[in-house]
Amino acid sequence: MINKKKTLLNEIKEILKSKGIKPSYQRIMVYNYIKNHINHPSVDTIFKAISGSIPTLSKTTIYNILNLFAKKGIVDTLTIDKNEVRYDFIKKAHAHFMCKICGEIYDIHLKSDVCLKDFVEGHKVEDTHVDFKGVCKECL
Amino acid sequence: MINKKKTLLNEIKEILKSKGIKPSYQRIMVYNYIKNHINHPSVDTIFKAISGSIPTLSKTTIYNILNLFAKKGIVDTLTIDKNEVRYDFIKKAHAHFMCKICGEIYDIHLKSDVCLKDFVEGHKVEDTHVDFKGVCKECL
DNA sequence: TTATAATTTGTAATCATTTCAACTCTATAA
DNA sequence: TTATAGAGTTGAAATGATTACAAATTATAA
Repeated sequence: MINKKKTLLNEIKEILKSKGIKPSYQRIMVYNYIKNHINHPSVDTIFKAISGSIPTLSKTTIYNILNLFAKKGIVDTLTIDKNEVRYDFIKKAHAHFMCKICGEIYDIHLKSDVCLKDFVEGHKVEDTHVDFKGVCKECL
Repeated sequence: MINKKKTLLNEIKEILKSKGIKPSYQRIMVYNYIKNHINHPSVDTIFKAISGSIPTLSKTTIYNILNLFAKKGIVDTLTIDKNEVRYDFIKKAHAHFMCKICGEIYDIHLKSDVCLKDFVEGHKVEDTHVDFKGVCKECL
């Protein structure tokens, strides 16, 4: 069990190094959290979740790390919620659905030509976001 | 000229009434502005633009009016820019492109099945946003 | 006209995010 | 081993968009 965890952390260490990121303990913990929590956490959510394991943790550190990860292409920055930025571990292109009632954000696996465009009307596309809002199936 | 302007304002007055909105002078001016400025203005932009004609205007009033217009389906609330909300006069469904360099937001006229969905994976869709980010043709 | 409700206004509060300077940690060189 | 430099972290303070709220103004109805 202990060995398993050690292996996991070493794996993350290697991934971060391969992306040109020095693998500090805080960065490894944030990476591990967002990799395993696909519910589009906010900075505050991540902070509360891992500050138990790192008593001295500062929220500024979470901001720093996520801004770094976004720049390095590890996380996607979702602006679907106007109150706070949400982060999404980048796997492959997918859309999002946000419930107006409960605020939950769901992944939507949709195949569409929209996500494949390199240029639209002369502008060079780097990121594509497809956001749906409405009432989720739980709240219906 | 004066008559023409008067006619325009009366037209807007009728539109607002038909949507169940009492047509105050401030509301008419905001409506007139967003109808004619398709560059996705922020609250601050709208405020600066029309405060010349209404010396006593408060920025809170712009917030109130835009929140009301959004609720009544007159404007679309764009969260593509994480720094501030942008507003878009609702005509017909279209996508947006935001330039990472200059911050400009362009309308993208794209025909896609994505915009026509009433339900996705069991969730009831009320709004659909397709947002592209990258480098615009001016900055390329 | 007077009373009542709706709207606007300005100030203050809220809250996510950024700035910044001090502190800590780690790695490397002497 | 110790000193030093650089990177990373921390917490307090600043920023800035948005909202809350209560007072002032305007419109509406009796």
